[in-house]
Amino acid sequence: MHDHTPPPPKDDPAFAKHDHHRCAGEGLARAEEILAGRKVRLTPVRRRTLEILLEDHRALGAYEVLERLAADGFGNQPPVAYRALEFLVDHGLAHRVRRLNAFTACRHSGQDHAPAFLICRQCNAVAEAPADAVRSALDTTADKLGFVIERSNIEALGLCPACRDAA
Amino acid sequence: MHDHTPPPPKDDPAFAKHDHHRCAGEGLARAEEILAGRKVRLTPVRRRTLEILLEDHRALGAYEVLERLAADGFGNQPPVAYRALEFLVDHGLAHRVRRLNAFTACRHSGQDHAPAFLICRQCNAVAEAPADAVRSALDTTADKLGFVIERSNIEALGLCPACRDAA
DNA sequence: CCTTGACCTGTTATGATATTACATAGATAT
DNA sequence: ATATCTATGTAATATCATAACAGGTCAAGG
Repeated sequence: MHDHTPPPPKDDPAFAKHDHHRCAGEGLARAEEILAGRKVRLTPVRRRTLEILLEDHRALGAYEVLERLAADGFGNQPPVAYRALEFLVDHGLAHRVRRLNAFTACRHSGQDHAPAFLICRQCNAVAEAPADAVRSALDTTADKLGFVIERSNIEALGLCPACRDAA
Repeated sequence: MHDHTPPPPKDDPAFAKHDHHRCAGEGLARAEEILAGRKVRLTPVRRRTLEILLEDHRALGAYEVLERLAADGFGNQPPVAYRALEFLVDHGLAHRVRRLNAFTACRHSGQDHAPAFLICRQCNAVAEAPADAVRSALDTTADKLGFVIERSNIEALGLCPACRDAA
């Protein structure tokens, strides 16, 4: 792509300041909770992958994640990252942001979630907005056509509050 | 990817039968109308690219479009296709379906449009659903966070009526 | 007319993203 | 303990996308 190592966004979860260490820790705890019920394992690679995503309030490309995994002694071939990321996405612990070809930790796991991503074209911040209303409008639309939605991706590009003010 | 030459979907614009020849012709006419106002040209490559997208009620990859363009005597290097496609997208004559890394002709050009794509995971049909309601819900959501939306991508994966019935 | 500049097209080369296929190792269940 | 299922590692390759530059077309103004 072209914007490969963007500056880390100032703030982000909904573009407001927050206690980051706490929100990362909670993410992991919630993940274990969620997976406990299902017959799947949060293996070391998977766990570490989630940690990596949680450490950063931005969307990371698969190869970026891979580098970090390799640095930690895991394999250094693409499937290592893609598989772990796919696992996390399948279990609702992470989301794929298609516009950026990137992945981000889910900030509302556990809750029934239909996320919408708000991507700032200026600072690259990515906010996961609660999108229940959006999703339900989408369901209604699909319903009229007899289409059954299984998964959805809702993404918007624009300006976050900080960048809009700066402009 | 993995599903590179899918069988053409049975029906599609909203998954219902329709007079295709007519809908393709209208697409072109509408394009010329729209561009007339702006100071841009619908050059041969661009026009042919739009035709190619209109011919098919599915999303085509850039390389797929490129092959057809090359067969018609245009250049056969990726930028040829990407540039024409980007032009069409910028002017609202086509849309990019990110989930499929593909492009599709806009079926509602001219109208103020915020499309939502319903993608059948079985037969690969892609319907462009009117999503004004969805878009307005999204605007409301973004507004609460002070985020200004400039472009949006709304895509859903699931089963179209035909495939659901077949299952 | 004929030059200038904007824009379009073509091509080479390369970069970035993602998957297939297969081999090995670890966990689970009987 | 052994069969089985799942997960990991690696090599090779497929797929998608862009940068950079050269040459061509066309309309506007001198």
